[in-house]
Amino acid sequence: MDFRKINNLSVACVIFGLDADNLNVLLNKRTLNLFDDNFPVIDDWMLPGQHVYKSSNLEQSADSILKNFTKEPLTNKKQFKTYGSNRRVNTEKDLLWTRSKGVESRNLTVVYYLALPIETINIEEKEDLKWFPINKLPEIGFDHESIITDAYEDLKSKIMTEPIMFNLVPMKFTLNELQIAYEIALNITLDNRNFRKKAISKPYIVPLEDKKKTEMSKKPSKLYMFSSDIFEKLSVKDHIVSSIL
Amino acid sequence: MDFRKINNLSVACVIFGLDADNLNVLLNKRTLNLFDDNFPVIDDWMLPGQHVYKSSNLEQSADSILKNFTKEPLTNKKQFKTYGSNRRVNTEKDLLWTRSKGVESRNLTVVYYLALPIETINIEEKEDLKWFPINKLPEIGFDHESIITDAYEDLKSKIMTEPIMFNLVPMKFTLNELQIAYEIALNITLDNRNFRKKAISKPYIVPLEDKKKTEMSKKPSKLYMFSSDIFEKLSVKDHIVSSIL
DNA sequence: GCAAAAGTGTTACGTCTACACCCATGC
DNA sequence: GCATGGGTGTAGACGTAACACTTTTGC
Repeated sequence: MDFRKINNLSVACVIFGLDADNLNVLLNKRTLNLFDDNFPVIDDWMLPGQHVYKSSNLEQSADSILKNFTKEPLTNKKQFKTYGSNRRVNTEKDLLWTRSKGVESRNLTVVYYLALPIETINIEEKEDLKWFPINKLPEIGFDHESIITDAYEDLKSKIMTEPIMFNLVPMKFTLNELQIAYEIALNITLDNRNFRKKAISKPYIVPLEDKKKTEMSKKPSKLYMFSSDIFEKLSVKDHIVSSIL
Repeated sequence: MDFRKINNLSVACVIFGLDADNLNVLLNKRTLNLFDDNFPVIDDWMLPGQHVYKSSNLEQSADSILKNFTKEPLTNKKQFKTYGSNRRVNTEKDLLWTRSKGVESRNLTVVYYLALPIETINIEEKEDLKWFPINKLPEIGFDHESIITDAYEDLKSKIMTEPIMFNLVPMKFTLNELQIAYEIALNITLDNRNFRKKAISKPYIVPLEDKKKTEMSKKPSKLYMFSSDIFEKLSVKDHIVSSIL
């Protein structure tokens, strides 16, 4: 293995995490102390990312970012865009940072994103690693805020055409959990009865045998899971229901 | 301007051109003569592309590829994926070629694609620059054949959710031309009456005043154009008619 | 007047929307 | 027995699919 970095090439991940109220993004703290440890020159947030090693490819780099946070196997990451403007790094802070890290300021970033339910994935928040609701982001360095915006738009449009909602929900889910996931992720409201009818009619949303999930003081609800096998077997016609024309 | 190349970074374009019978891809010849000019060691095809200059960004590089072929302003190119596996260049031919060009074999290629009607765009075919029907591709070097396949899949799925069909058709088009464009690009057949009804019902497909297009010995047909202004003003709900759920 | 492509309507069927109440459970 | 969230059906509007003949033109 050749662990020298390719100096002008990095990979970053937009990690979307759904909780009961919000769609969140996982961010790393970016701090730089120059003169006084109590007054950092830079103190904001950025996407988790790293430079690519000479002997690894893009997917491997993205995977290793994710492995820093959790031991769970994280899957279904999507490469969505590469940022390579020659003006990407242009604020004083950004230039300071790249100089202090010894990387080139003309830097290509290949961005992946990933969507998952916060509750089932074990990511430990720390001082320098936190979830932020997508509509309450903190101050963010580089062009990462617009990357997040782009990725969110892409996520929303993929939700309409690909079965990625099932990544945002635990493997076994109730129909109401699925509905709420749609509502939060797309920022819409849905009619419960119509939603259930539509979901139940999909062959790839399979009811689980007599298993129910009990909480306190209410009717236990039926669990379902998504079958990608069944989904894949359907024709394209069943997937894409209507075209833009 | 700094015209030194970034040695590990290239941009390539999949240029889709629609004619009366086929969806085509524009390819460049790849030849290398080592011993005998009449028997090239490499003699196959590749995507038009080039390395990125230190002072230009990705979009500019993609534009300059296109400017090699035509003076028409080409628009609506989309960045769709970046290829950066460390095993991308691994056949003997590919290694020969990169060595002969003095570029690194660990190379990142940012791929754009573009869809346009062949008839209205002025690209002159030469010995080393030709259109090939997407289902009759010649021998292709590097991983460019799978790039073309990926791009075509992406194009087809975007046709369902974005108004890019209107790029594949002249600015003023008849409904039958539009229908045939859909049929060729998606490799489907459509019912003419239903297609017309649906198209006419879209506010962004606007009939042009009394203008008709005459050819020989047949009824002249009405022309339409696509209004992106009207399209943009519609709500997202009008665009995406149905979700995967 | 004929060849060639443009253009047009109706019916049956399925899907989507809107909407309000009963059910099962744990305390 | 009550609070909490789970679960259900129907009617009208809308969109889609299937299908064959008439119109306009240039020669």
